[in-house]
Amino acid sequence: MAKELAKKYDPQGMEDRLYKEWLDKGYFHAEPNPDKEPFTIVIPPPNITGQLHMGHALDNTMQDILIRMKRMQGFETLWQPGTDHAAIATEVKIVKKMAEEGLLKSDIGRDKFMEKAWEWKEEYGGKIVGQLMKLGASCDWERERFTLDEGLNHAVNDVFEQYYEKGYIYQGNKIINWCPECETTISDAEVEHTEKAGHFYHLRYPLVGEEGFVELATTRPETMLGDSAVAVNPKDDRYIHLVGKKVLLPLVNKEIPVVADEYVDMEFGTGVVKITPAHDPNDFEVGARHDLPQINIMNDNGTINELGGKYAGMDRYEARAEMLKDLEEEGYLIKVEDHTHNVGTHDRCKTVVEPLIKKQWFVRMDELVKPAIECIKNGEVKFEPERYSKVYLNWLYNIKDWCISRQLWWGHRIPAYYCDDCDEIMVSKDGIDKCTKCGSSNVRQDEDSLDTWFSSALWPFSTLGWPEKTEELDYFYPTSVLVTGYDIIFFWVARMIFSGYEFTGKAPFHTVLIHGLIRDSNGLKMSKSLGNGIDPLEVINEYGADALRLTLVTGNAPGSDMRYYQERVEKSRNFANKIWNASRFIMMYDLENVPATIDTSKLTEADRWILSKSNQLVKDATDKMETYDLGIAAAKLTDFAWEEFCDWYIEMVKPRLYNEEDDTRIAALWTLRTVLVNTLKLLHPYMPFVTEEIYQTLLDTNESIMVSEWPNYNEEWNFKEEEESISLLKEAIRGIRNIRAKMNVPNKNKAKVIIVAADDKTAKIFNDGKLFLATLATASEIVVQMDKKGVEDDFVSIMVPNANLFIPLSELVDIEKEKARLEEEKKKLQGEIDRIVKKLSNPGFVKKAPEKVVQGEKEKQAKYESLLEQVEERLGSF
RNA sequence: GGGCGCAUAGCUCAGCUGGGAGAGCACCUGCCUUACAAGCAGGGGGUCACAGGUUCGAGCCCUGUUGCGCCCACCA
Repeated sequence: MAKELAKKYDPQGMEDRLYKEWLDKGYFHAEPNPDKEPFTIVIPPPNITGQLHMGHALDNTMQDILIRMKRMQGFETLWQPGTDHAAIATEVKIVKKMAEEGLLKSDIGRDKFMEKAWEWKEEYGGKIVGQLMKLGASCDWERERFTLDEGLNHAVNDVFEQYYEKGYIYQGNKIINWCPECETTISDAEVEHTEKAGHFYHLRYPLVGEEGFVELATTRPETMLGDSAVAVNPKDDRYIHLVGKKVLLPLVNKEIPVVADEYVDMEFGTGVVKITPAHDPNDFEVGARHDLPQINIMNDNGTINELGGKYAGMDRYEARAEMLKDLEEEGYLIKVEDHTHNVGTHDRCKTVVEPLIKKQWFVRMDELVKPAIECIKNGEVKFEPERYSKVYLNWLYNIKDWCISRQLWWGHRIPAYYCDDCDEIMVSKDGIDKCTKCGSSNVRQDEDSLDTWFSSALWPFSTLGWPEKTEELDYFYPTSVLVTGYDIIFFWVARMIFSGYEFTGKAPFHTVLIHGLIRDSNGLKMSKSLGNGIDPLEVINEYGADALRLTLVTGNAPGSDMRYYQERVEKSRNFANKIWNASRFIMMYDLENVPATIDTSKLTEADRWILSKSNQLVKDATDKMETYDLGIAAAKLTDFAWEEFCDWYIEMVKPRLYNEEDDTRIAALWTLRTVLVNTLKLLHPYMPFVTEEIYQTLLDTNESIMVSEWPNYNEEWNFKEEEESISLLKEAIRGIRNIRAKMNVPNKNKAKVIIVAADDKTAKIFNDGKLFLATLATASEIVVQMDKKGVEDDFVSIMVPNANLFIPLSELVDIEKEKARLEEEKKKLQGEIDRIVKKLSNPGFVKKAPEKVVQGEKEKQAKYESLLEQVEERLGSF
């Protein structure tokens, strides 16, 4: 008993059922297979705390499209999934949850905290995996990894040790970005610069031992507690005489020197700068040049420390306010100006970052960056769209050493050890319990953990077993394409590339496919705080994953942001519904009697036309998909399926299907099925669920479309002549419908005879198409003849190349109006002809334009002239 | 300060290597035609931001202008 499609297209239920089937059959699983070529994508590991959002939905849909296409093309296809521990993002959530239970990190200690964290991970982590499944992601879940699992931890320690031994990792007392809220360092990449309205405070610092003062301006007056100099430009005549002298630091009552440094911009502010080496990156440099003391005035939580005198213990902003009050009272505050400036904030918590000096671990970038730059230049790695390689390169050109240590517990603990007896510092991937220098067992591990991106940087090879030499690594690495958003190029893509070169000697992938952000319908970024985010799961529940997937990858240029409109999802759902119903229609007939293959000579013109179109589509869509133009490919597919196949071909074929005696009926059914199957296959990467459901039902099989063979372009299904014939018939049909619509011909008056007067060759085309012509043009009869016998003045006429069509509409046609319409038509044609003649009489055009273009113009001219002739003849006949 | 992107129909956007502009939504007209009203047929609507240039030919290439947007950057 053949399967049946449900009457109504209803993605709910169907999608989950099919996904489970795919899982059960192990279609997603990949194994090293010497008989096949590998195709690998590593998933950008979502944060375990994460909820699937539209960005994930887009990112993973794109990956799934590529993966599913390649799988069907016969590649051994691995989509490597996994999740990211996401250090700080997760720790913040765990801490928050603990706080609800009245617990603090410090209360329970590191080990207990980690226990809790893992419990938390077991409970909440992995939720997102289920959500990816709802989307249809064909990941190899048997290979799922986690950045903190044992193997990956091993890889991280190994990398740390290797970097350390090469001297790429070092510990340094440098100025870093400190988040007083999270109480940890963060890397430069995590600092988000935002324009903020602030103030420019003009202060006077009195000269020591003489009358007068210098005036300077600052945006952060509280840092004056840590001032160790004021600086002027050595070329600045206004101040040069002060260099070497001292000024009195107000409030602190300390004498600090005036130094000369090129760094000072004479044009900006007063030309005098207070120097706070411990709290400003530039001042740090100036301080180093002039050997100034570094005075750290701040505690980890952003309060002023004991060096701050009466301000000690105050929050930095509280201290600022208090100090300004005091400065004003004591006459040191000259004026306050409004001033908007860029303030560094922590991208996670938006707290204003405090630059300060701390001993941290860094990765030296100068050497590592070289192959990562070179690979773009020599084409080993390509960005798609290409312009993003500039963004990438620009970042690498200006890169500074990477601060990797974090004052967090949830993460990879730094494999560095200190001997409390001899102060030896040791790094070991295997752990250390005795000092390698003095033998003391008084060793302790560094308390800090690593930046979460340190482990994600290794993701393309650590997930495949590195540093072990696994079969997987050997076969699936380097991976093929990396798909991600442009917002993550610095954090992740760049770091994967240099890590790949450093540890495997190869680029981790050859292509980086970049996409944009999904914005709301007003063009705003979807965000929790704005509450404008749309939950993909709700959309999936309402419209189906197929509809969401198709929507997300169509209608925008690669790499650019897109706005989300629910109406577009509706449209996609409607498309799924369209395919569903077309398939139901085809399945109403006795497909079991249709042979698998058929000689194309048995096909009608219409059959060959759609087969030829479908064949061309195979080529076009595949080309576009392979060059990552997923949106264009999708548009071609949906246009073909909806317009050519459903609106034209199925309608053309109906009379043949209705007539059981028709001897081309089998050919029609064969063509319907063949074209539908090919279309379903091409659509499958975009809409895996509907296409699967229809495919299995249509072919009455349990074989999955996802492991069926990708359609190939077939040289023998290339029917140019039929394409032209059908295109002529379509033009005629459109002409008839158009004219009747314009004349408001009621339905009951439509079914009239249509007389076609055509030349020999064209007459044949019309004769061959008679059957569907009558249906599509709503005619009672089509009479094809060489002359205009029987045509009266009150017939309305439609001209197509080499044929005139006449419809008797006596009761509706006002002959004068019909003449006017034809005159109008004549004018239009004449205009076209004039344009072409002008073009063709331009010697430059004829000489320099490609032959094909010139020929095209000539053909158009001939066509229009012939049409004009027909119109004139008709006009002359009245 | 540097870099990048965008300006095309009322709205949101496509438009691949230059050869007379498309889609969806919206709007108008007519249809419950036995696959589908989540549909069918037809229609109106665009100096492709502006100014130059290259070319036989420019929405597309070059230069400049204007207006938005994004990224990077230590101007206190």
